[in-house]
Amino acid sequence: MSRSRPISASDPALLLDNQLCFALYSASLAMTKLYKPLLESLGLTYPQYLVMLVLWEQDSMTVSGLGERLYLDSGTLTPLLKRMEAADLLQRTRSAQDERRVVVTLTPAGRKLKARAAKVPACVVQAAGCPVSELVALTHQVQALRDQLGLAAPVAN
Amino acid sequence: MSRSRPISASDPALLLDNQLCFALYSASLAMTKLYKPLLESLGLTYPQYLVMLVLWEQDSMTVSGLGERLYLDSGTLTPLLKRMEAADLLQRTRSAQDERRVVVTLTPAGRKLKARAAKVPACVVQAAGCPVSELVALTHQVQALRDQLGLAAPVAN
DNA sequence: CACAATTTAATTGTACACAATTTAATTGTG
DNA sequence: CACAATTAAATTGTGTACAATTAAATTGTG
Repeated sequence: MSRSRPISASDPALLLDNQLCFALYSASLAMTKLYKPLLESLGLTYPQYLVMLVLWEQDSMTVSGLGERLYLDSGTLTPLLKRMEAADLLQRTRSAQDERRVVVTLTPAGRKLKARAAKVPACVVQAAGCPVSELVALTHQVQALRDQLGLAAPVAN
Repeated sequence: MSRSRPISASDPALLLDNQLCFALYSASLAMTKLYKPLLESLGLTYPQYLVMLVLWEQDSMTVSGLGERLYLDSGTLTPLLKRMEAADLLQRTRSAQDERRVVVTLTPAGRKLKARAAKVPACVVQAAGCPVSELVALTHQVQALRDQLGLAAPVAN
């Protein structure tokens, strides 16, 4: 009958450990910390790694295309992509058909990096220390929640 | 037999939508966007709201105490707490017993804010659009993952 | 008691996130 | 075709995150 935390007269709905938002927030930060040393050897930050995942799937995307996939806007992506361009991972070119659009394309170095990145996911699975089937199921649940929340608070863009 | 996404020759382990990390990352950002208008009326940002949740549970915590609870370090908390102090939500005082420690205490205005914040959780549950029991279960799963990841990548502090 | 090791916050510098605005290009309508 | 409305990126400004370092106080050991 012992408790690990001091008893509180607080409204249960306001207890930090009852917040799904905080569970997601802190788990996401923990993920970022886990990835950091793995990505450091690839010369990538965690959000940059996400951009690379998108481009390895489908090269030559517009900034807004990347934004839709990653749920990020140009205010976040523009400086991030400029840093990645400076690091010779990708190229940013204005589209000839529509001068408003900027097309992002992998450089040879950026494409080549995929082979080294292939070792990353296994490290993460190992750190999670549970069956892959559970991780897959959890991924689907969190994705479903994200999509549902997206309906309530639609992206501005 | 139709597919919503173009077929890719990509390693499945590197597909964006197979990444638990991205599910958590994007769900956490979606949560922040959901909270934003709810917290705006309280004069709080999302991380500031988390600090308030901790202090409403247990007032007068040190900076490192808050950091352990929220998995944040002084580099993040110090400027955040200074802004909250400027907004008259809390007070920062050096401990007399140990001059290294800074004790964070709610102001009357900070304590009073709890009543208005009490309406927030229900809005979030509604936006999630699923039974509370499911949200509770998901919260536990994500917390367990976070704790497991924390073992692999321990906090520096 | 001296003083090296440790602990606690704060500081510095880099990199996101995002709202709001701006700039430039394109589209839709009369 | 003119031109208002829309769209796409970039820019500006604020607020996190966090590694690395610094500064100050305390603790542990001889």
